[in-house]
Amino acid sequence: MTDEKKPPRRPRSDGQRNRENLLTVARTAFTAGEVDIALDEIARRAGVGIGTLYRHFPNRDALIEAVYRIELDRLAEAVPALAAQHPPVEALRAWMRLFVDYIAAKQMIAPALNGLVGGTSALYAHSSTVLQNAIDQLMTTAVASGDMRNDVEPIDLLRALAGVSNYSAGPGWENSAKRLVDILIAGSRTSAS
Amino acid sequence: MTDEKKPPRRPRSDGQRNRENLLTVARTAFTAGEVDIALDEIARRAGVGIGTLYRHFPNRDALIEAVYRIELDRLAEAVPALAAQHPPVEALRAWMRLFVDYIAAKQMIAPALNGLVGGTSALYAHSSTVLQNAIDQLMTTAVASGDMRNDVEPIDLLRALAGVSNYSAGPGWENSAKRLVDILIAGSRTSAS
DNA sequence: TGTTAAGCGGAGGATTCCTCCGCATATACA
DNA sequence: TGTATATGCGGAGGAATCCTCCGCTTAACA
Repeated sequence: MTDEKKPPRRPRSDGQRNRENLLTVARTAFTAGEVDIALDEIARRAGVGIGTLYRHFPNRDALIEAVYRIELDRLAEAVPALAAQHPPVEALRAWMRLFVDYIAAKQMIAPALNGLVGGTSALYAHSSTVLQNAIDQLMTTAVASGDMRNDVEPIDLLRALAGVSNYSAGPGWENSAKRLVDILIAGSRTSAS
Repeated sequence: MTDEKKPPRRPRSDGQRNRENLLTVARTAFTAGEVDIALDEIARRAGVGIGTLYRHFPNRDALIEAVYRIELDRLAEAVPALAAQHPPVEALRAWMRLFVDYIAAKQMIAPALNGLVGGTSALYAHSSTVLQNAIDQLMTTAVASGDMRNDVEPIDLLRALAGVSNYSAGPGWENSAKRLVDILIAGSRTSAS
């Protein structure tokens, strides 16, 4: 009963192509600041029917999640390298800065951030878990090294960062977020800094 | 040309009553978790027509802002007492905790928080300014006393707190927010703590 | 009590989300 | 290559929501 049955047919090429188009159009639109773009409009720009969009992505959140999923996986993959190159606390700092950079570069939009770090929505479960594992790992190492307190919830740090980035209004928000990284790190250290 | 002309007629009593009803219904709904309640439904529960709702509050954000305005003013008014009773850093800490308490007690909803601390929307300008003045004042005092660094943007701290509170999902979010307050304070102190 | 401006209220236009299902075609196999 | 069929396409349209518009009602004032 595990995974028997027929060898499934290879996915249709037009289906994959349409999916790619939709993702590209959506990513472009989000990056351009068109956060509230109608899904019909995305379908139109991608040259597919609205039904096709909804088959691939059953609702708006699913599309958003898919747009950012690849980027977030990449963010998580950066952990080992950082851990190897820096002492624990600096690795954590570097990764948090990377998180801010990604938000800035990809114009990650508020619903995505909230889904990722607020996380009741099952849709964001994958990316949310990936992110949490990443920072948990870095934090655990830093705690073990004795540099960080052990009563800090890593996810709180992410939420705080997402908080500053939400509605990244003023031109200085990125610097603001970088400063916050330092504050959060400093505030999480053991007394024997 | 300043404010001459006729003595304006006293506002109609039914108008004020309707406005109050709408605010009460909206606040009750928000507190009960009905964040996405339709405006038509709010008007229905308040026993007024939809047109009446829209005359008093031209859009959803305006209604939300009005619901929380009074509470936020009260939050700002707490500053002098706190400043008188505590040393600078502790006054700041106490106020930040109060901020978290308010968010929890009033079930302050995400759009309100984002409007308040993200603040491009002109609608939230009043409350946003009130909040910023409050924390600016506390922070300035703490910096002057030599306990806090002077390169910390007070608004960043608020945003961080709002971030954890956004989508206050898990049952522990309030403790989480309280812990974050301590982290932020600790991270903002001068080296000579 | 009469005048009048302030306020009421709901029909309905506009927008967006999402579903449904008949039609088209890429894939697999002979 | 030809055929069978599952997979995918696409858009009409129902439902929900936002917001506007304007004729009717009524509270305030003299």
